[in-house]
Amino acid sequence: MKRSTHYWLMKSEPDVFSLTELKRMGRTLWTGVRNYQARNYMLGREQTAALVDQALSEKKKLAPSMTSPNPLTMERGDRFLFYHSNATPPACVGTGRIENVGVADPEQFDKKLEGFEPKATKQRPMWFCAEVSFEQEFPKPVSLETLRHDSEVSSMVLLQKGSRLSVQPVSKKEFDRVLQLGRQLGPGRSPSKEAK
DNA sequence: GCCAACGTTGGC
DNA sequence: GCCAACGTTGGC
Repeated sequence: MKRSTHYWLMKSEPDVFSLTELKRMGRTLWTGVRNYQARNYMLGREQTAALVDQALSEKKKLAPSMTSPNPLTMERGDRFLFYHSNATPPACVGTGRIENVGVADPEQFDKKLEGFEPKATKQRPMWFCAEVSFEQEFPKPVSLETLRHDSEVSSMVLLQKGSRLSVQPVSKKEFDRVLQLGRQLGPGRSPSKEAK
């Protein structure tokens, strides 16, 4: 049976990696995530199963969310909201598609990079990422403040107090609502101001 | 296994 | 720059 599409929100600081860059590149690895919960969402089913097997054989502990019968994790074809954090204003600026999951993050092997992880080896990577592609840029970015005032998306993980996960699940309803907000052109926006 | 200290995230 | 909230580390 085919799994249905899942929806996500992925944060990036535009100074580091922006939607504009993804648009230009078309496709890229979402590297640099160094939080286990966020990583686990990017593992995909196969890599999740592999890590669970590994932990079992070594009698190591794992997050309960990984060993559940059906762990929530990305698959190819899922879609995500691209969120600019530490931006002015912080906002959802467009969408992308998940192209691949459970890819070892190459930055963990490079001493010169910030994402370097001395404990990781090629045989046993610690950090994994998804490969993503550009889908669309919103005509009107949906700011954090707009989301805070929209009753239809009040359950978003992004809006919960203390939440700072950089990769997080979003319901279809929330995803669709953000698209609706992002695609409508604001009032008084003349074509002459549209230029980029 | 506890928990204090420290580091990071990210809005404001 | 400030700081609340969270995650990780490491001594014990």
